[in-house]
Amino acid sequence: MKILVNCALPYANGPLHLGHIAGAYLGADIFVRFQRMRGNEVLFVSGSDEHGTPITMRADRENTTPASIADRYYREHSETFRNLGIDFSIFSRTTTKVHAETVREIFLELMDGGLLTEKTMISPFCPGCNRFMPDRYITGTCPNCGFEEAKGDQCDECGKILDPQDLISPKCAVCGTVPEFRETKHMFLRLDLLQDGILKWLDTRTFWKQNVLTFTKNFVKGGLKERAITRDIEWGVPVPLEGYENKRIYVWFEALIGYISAAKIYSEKIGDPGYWKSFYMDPEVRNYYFIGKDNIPFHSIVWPGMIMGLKGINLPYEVVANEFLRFKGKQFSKSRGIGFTANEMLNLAGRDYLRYYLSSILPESSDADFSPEDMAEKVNSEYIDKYGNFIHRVTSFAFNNSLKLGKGELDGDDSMILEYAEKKFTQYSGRLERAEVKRALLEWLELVKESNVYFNSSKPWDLVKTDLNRCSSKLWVAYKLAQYMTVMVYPFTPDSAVKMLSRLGVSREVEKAGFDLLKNDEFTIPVEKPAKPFNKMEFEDVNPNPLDLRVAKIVEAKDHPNADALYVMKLSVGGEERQLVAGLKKHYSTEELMGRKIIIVANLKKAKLRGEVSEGMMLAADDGDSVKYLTVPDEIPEGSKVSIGDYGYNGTGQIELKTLQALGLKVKKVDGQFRASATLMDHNYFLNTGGKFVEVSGESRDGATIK
RNA sequence: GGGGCUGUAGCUCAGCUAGGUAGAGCGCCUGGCUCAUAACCAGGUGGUCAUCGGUUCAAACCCGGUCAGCCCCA
Repeated sequence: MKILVNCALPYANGPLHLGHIAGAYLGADIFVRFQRMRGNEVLFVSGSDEHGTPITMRADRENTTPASIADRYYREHSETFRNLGIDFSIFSRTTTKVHAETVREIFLELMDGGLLTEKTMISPFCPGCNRFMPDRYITGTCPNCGFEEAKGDQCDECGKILDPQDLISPKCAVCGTVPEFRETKHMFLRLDLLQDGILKWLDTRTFWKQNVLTFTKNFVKGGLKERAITRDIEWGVPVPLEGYENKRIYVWFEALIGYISAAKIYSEKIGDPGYWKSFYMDPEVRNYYFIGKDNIPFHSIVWPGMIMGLKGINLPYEVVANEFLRFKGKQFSKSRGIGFTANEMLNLAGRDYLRYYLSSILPESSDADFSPEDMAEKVNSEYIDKYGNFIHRVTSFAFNNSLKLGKGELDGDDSMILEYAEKKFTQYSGRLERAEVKRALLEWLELVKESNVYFNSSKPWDLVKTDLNRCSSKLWVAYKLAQYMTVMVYPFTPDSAVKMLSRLGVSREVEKAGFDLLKNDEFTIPVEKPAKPFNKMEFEDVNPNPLDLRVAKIVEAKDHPNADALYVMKLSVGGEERQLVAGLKKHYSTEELMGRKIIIVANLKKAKLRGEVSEGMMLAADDGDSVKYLTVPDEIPEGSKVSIGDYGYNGTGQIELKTLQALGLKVKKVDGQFRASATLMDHNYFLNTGGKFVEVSGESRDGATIK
């Protein structure tokens, strides 16, 4: 049987974090490995989504080209997937020739079918740059809240959705010129015409998971509107129409086609150019889309709508979307420094441990929470103690007693546990068939637990003295159970499963044999004393933040009796009072400092500066010309703890000045704000408290040092 | 303004889309075993299932209100 699995095209504009992995990729990979184990022929497709405005903006900001940004993340994502063992048939990209061609064909076919229409709209045009500008490139004053740096699509201050024309005194974010509003023609997809067909089709998707179905139906019932599929930009797939030479296809329309173009490229690579058709066009082939929940409408509405306008392409069989994975209750976010990227976590945890833990908490029915401590606990107590130890105790016992393993005669307990294993395998298969990865793993875990019970009550350590045949038989059953659990866990933790299988002396390869391997009855006992199969996880060192940063309020500031540049200040830090010496005399008057909220390093070793004790250090940005203290919004109470990204203070003792310096505290300019950042584990994170960033109390410079 | 999700033992969650006397894992306590990585096994401690009201012989589960947290859309 053939099975097609499409997996969301990650946007090539930033690293993949664990939320992405748990949202779509890991579940898809496990599902695919399971299907391959069953002997099915699977085409597993993904690729990077490389067009669109955010990539252009990032390129502008970093003074490079969109292509090089896309390139960087295409490579990084490919490597991340390789490191995670996410085993795509092909991981392509949307900047290939084949893709542009496929998009062109589909565009024209939809147009022939009357599903595209041309309309005129008004867009901001910058005379300075001599081009139409994406909405986000226009800034101005928000008509709603008066924020002066609102973007053309949305005000970041009050959250209101805007049209660039709404902005008061708009200007181009690139050159500062006042934009004109000009008429421009664009092509639109007539989703309105497709609405009824989509609803009808959705009614046949009764077996979809609740979360996807409910969301989709509500969305469609809200009414579908025609949607622009071209834009006035340069970075993107060309539009195959006269008069559209300076326009490109809108990324949302074109990226979806990336599945098919990727499959085409794969087909060419294996020397069978029509291969993809046998997956996308054969109505007998089940086709799945594994995506994150933010992507649902595109895959359950827009893409099916497009497919309805095409000849021969199958509608999705199922759209599988997980909820979000959070990190300690908060949304993973690279820019806000919350949570780990996949690569960071891989450095700390190892591929299979990470895969195991993510599988066990996969947000299949509701949001789930990732925490390193929980990961260590689950991996240690379930995967290593229960499963790993079972392998270890069985193989060690066989080795220690030089047993010859043979099926022999089975007693009631033996048959019962083997039947149980078969039953668990059936339930596990049923779960995975419906892409219920977390549930499948639970079935597996029950088998592991029951196997330990069996081994305990069999007491082979007694039998070895009284009845060697029976003992060998029991061990054979135990080996058989170990084989069940190992083969079953293969889709989840492939590397470890392969290793464990060789410990059992099973010579056939699991990838080739698939679930047929469960029928194997031949085991070989180890020739050397088995070493422990897994090392437990330790998570003591995972928090790299040695800074006890606190918000403090200046309650008194006066001249240092014995130094020209120093002030001696009294601070209130959450009820506690501290004295601190700071070299601010050249930059601030005592009046300017009184009552201010500042940030201090509370666990810096006490020092005497010219005779006055300083308990900690106040943080300030120095751009070479001026020094500005760091602060937080006034609603943050004094005494509040400040985190670096998501890392709170790890609570270990006082630090030296050089420890502080090693963290490379610097100012970073983001969206016009000067924020404080620090470097942990080679990554930059923003200082924040209660979700608010620590900012410089005035103008500074990107890259200015903080001390 | 509209929509969705969540609120169950100290912690993480399952059960809730076939309503019938509260479940699992971890932690903790006790006991057992010794093949095994302070491992495994058994027993125990522990919850007025956010709150109020309704339907029902019976509700964590169905319906409505309230509170708290989160997300999406306009």
